Amino acid sequence: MIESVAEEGNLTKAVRKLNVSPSALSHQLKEIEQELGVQLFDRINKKLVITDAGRVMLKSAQKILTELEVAEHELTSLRDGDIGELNITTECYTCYHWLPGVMKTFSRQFPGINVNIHPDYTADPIPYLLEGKVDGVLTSEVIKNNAIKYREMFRDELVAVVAQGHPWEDKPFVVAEDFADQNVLIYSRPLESVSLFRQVLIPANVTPRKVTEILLTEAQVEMVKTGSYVKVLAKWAVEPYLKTQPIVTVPVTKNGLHRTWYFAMLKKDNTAPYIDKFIKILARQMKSG
Amino acid sequence: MIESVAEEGNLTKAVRKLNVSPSALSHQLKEIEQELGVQLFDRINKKLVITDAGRVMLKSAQKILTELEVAEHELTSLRDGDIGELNITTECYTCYHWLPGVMKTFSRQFPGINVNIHPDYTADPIPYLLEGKVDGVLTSEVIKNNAIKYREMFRDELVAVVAQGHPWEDKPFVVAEDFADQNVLIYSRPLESVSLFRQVLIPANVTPRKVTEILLTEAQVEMVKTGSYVKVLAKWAVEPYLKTQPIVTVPVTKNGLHRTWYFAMLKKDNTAPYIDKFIKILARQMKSG
DNA sequence: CTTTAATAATGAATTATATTCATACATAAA
DNA sequence: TTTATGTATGAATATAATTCATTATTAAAG
Repeated sequence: MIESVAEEGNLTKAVRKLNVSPSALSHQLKEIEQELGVQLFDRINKKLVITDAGRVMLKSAQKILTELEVAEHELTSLRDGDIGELNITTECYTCYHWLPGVMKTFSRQFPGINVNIHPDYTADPIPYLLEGKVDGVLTSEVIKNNAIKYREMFRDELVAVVAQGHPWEDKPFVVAEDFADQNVLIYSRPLESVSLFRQVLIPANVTPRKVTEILLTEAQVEMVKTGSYVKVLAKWAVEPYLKTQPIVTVPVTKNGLHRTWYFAMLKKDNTAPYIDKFIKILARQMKSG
Repeated sequence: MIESVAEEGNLTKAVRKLNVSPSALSHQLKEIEQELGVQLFDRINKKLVITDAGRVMLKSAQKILTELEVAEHELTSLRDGDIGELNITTECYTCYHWLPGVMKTFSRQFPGINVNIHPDYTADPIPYLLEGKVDGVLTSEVIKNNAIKYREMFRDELVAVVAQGHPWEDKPFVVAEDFADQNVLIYSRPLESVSLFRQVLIPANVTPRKVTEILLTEAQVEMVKTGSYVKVLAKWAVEPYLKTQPIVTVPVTKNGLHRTWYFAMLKKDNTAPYIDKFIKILARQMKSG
């Protein structure tokens, strides 16, 4: 209203843009002037001439009006999926495997959506989901929570990696008890988050001689090559090293140690459509690769 | 409301700051979400978790809220006279005379008030007053308008300036008819705005041989010195030249040509108090100097 | 100088909007 | 399973905004 009156210098003209009666405008103006304790317009004969105070409010009003327009536009883009954020968390060692391919396909379809991977939330992702800090978690561990739904994505096999000449080399498979006298490498604690422990060693009540945390796969391979360490790793993660390094793989347990990956997200009905698309691309990629 | 809910993540807590019932907040939230067509908060169990859309609105809301606080503060300062603008218009040849002294006194009392002199509006100052572009006009011409009041400030005398040896040199005074065969210098047209013409020549229906516009007093003095031009000037404006230049002054008409200066401003009751102070300082300065 | 037309201001009536109240519903905690 | 706490909802109420009808003011027209 202030903007219109300032522009037109005149109540009756200002009214045309605003679709209200001159009376409404007059009342409003009077009220805001009383509330602020200053006159926004001087009444010079039949004209409304803006005062210094009026200019302050006008400048402010214009800023606010444009800010609202900008926000509204941003909101529309967001709603229509033209722009957006997709925040995912997963173990970073796995995501390097699939991320580039998925990103390529995804960003071609949703160029305005910004995908962020948060590798550090994996240990206990549920709070992050509940606080809205991530939209999804790619995890192999299912923790019950009635606000979260899990969607099965794909399965992979974990195999033991040992140096050539290691006692395990010619075994058809190893069992929990075989780990009792070994130095075992893992990415990080807690042990419950490591599939080998959760699915094999803890149920069998076996504790390895030593457990060492090493974050980099390359470094783990180097330590395995010394013959003093063993590592249980996803099959696809060892593959690149098998041809060039003196290491071999041995299945874990008779039927192999398999791991199922899930995509966890909030049970809500307003999830962005592109999240679903992202999941589909990811699932397809994992099955084909 | 959005800000409070986002901060607290919780309706019932947000309510405390806002002094409304949870119900009111819930209704408002629902309404704005319907209006915008997006959810601003996800309802995760008993928590309200902000969405991307919510974050857009929140950012916008925060900008607007701080903008309003800034504007309100500025307005208060303006109302209390801590800051402000004072826009004056007058003939620039006169203002150099009094402006420095008045400014010194004034700005000591009102350090936050910014004084602006607009020399170019003098010719027809009334529209500028009516449009609020200036707060006051220092003028010697009174133009009737029922929205404007004039306040008498001071009087000065205009004298004719001629070269030593000019035919007028020994006259006790000159009259309108004496100008008929002279080249007269003025600052600028229209002639009606020149006191000599308005008060003497036009009433007597006398037209000088030639009228020449020269904006600088120094240049006018140089031309007067040639003996071929006469100039009618405020006594105080010639004074600095009298001792060093071969020129003399002659009164105009038997009783002298006197000019009254007025300070014109809008008839309104919310004029800033410092304007009154400015006028008083100016009036005192002119009487004493 | 008077009349007319246009504009703003005002109070009461009306309409629209916001809030509360009384509940219902959902869920985490006990 | 019960209880406590938080959100949602519809109806009732309270508040705020707008219009309507009228008055006052003044520039423009006669």
